[in-house]
Amino acid sequence: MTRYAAAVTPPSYHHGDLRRTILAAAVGAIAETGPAGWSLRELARRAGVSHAAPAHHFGDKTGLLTAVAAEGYTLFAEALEGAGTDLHDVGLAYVRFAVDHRGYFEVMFRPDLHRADDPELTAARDRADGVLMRGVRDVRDFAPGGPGDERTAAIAAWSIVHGFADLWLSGALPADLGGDPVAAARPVIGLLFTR
Amino acid sequence: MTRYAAAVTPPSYHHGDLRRTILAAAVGAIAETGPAGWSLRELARRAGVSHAAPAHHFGDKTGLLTAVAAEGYTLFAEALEGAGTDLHDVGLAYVRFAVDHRGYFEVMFRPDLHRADDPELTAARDRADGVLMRGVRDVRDFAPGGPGDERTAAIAAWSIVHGFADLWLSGALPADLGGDPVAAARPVIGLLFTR
DNA sequence: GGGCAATCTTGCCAATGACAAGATTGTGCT
DNA sequence: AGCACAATCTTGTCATTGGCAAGATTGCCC
Repeated sequence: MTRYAAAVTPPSYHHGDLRRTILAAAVGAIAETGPAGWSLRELARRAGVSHAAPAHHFGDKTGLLTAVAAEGYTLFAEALEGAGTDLHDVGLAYVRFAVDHRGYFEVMFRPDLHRADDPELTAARDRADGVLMRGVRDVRDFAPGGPGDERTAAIAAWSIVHGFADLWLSGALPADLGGDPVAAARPVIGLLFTR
Repeated sequence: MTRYAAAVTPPSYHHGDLRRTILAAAVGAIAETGPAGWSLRELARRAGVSHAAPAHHFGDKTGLLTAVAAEGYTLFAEALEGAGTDLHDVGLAYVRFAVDHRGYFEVMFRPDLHRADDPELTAARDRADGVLMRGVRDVRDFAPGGPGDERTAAIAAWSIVHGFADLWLSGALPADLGGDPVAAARPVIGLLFTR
């Protein structure tokens, strides 16, 4: 006969969409205060359920973060695929995703936070990796010396966009770059391509 | 009349070098299990002191991480300065530092873990930033269009080495790159310079 | 409509970070 | 030498947390 605190929907024993609610709350919390700035119990309170409810869907905290990373890689692959075939555009989409979906991005590249061998996660990650590598292969300018240079070029492109995104998110870049990270990244990434 | 567990030195009420001991233990723990894979009490136990002893030197956990970041930026500036004036070498020193001093590096670029406005920290960070920017200015190839392009080039160089280091540390890069990250980074970074 | 699995709850425990108050020791001043 | 005082470290305590166990409630399928 206990009542629930949040109650957008009428109170019932079964939440209905707890897994998604907790997942979304986690992503939001990570984006705001980092991967360590919240607690499982806090998310449960915010969702209007008991402190042990999330455990049924995710096991433990690492399980929740694994689910965040897996969904993150799926959205990531979709975002990169949607950017077209031009590597420059894919790179900008990379930066855009990191900034717009910070809550996912901050977990995806941190194997100490999630279970990196999770099947669902590895599948989504392999898909995203495939988009990245395919994008590079489509640019011939990058392979002057054979297949070995092709991978070097892929890693260079990956590094520069990943580095820019990470530096932007950490606030390390100069403030006068403006408020639009994608616009700021454009000439930076361009430096890798123009010769 | 209590005795101490660790006791490399004969037990005494005053540890003698607790601040340094805890700091070093924290850096080691972060390198091994990440910024969240340990506890203040665990470090205190390992140092052979009571659970509240570290608080006197660092205040709270954030204070300890702030000290780690500050010392990290100091070592970082020294490492970059020691690499000479060639931007390529500075970039490799950047990667080398990230890998060799992972415990520092993982905290330095994570403002949600430390107090980014700490005076000692900002001073050390400004010094490291100065080395980076100075290194870029010394390379004229990067400024074909005026002072604006110079900063773009600096950010590009910074992004590619930072991105490579972060991807390497996260284990995201292909395994067949070999075990030496600096050697693997050399041709990647080189792609930014050769035209 | 009855069994059954999924979902969620309450209750509990050890560990943690933070704080308060007290004990011990080194240091400087007279 | 002796004494006040500050620095350092300890014990004790508390709220919060993650995780586990056991039980309650509900939806679903035969």
